[in-house]
Amino acid sequence: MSVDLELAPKRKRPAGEPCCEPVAHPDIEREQAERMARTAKALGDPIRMQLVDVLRRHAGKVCVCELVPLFDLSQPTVSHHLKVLREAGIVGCERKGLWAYYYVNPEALEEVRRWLK
Amino acid sequence: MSVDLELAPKRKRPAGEPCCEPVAHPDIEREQAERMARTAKALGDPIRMQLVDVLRRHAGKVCVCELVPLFDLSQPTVSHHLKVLREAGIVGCERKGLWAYYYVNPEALEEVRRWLK
DNA sequence: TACGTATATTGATGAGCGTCGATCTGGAGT
DNA sequence: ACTCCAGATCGACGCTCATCAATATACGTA
Repeated sequence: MSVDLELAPKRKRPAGEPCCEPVAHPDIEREQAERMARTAKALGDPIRMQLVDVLRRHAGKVCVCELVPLFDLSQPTVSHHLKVLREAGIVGCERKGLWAYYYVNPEALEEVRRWLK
Repeated sequence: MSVDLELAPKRKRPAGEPCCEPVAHPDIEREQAERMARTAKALGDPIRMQLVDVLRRHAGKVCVCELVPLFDLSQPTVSHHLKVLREAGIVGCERKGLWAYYYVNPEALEEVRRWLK
């Protein structure tokens, strides 16, 4: 667990030139990387990708009872995926009586969108 | 496993109106969703996000020996993350002597970028 | 009050992931 | 030949994930 600072191994490079010029940023935006990775991870499942896609196409808010039959999955599983998207801030929901209406939070995708240039 | 088509339960909606108008596309581009989800999943880890970010900033090709010290991780772990990115088609690599140079495959991110509008 | 209905939550199970130390591969220097 | 080094692969570990059936919650209707 301890590191030898003395007796450093002298780094003999095999050839004359170094392998490459040093990389620009030694350690870059870890926070931003974590935020964007969280978003990407939530989108990293085909079901969730399709859920977001449906919600984006459908400008308004969509009821869960319309979403469930689109997939060959149990209702609890769809509910679980919606929860993952909710916790990633990608979608929001609004309950009205018995029903729950979901919608996309466009700002949640903005950062990744911009990063992708 | 079998479904009753007779004796359908009559779907008494609690109120007069249905919960919402039917969703536009009954089942949309599953293939595209799977492709994009695979890309998003590969980006869904902060380390891999930073790796891609470094490679994108650095226009040329970057040697692994420059990448490893950027993270507080063992060399095998970094190598593993690079492999995940490689298998997702997000980065490519080119060996030259002892060293391996990695670079970003911009087309791999294109589809997701366009989908994010 | 009691019942049905739309979603959410729970608990279990099997598969997958991130990480490490150890080992393997193969090019370069002596 | 032998050694050193960069990088990849392997095997094992704990942890997380996707899924389901069963149950809970909470609202509407009679």
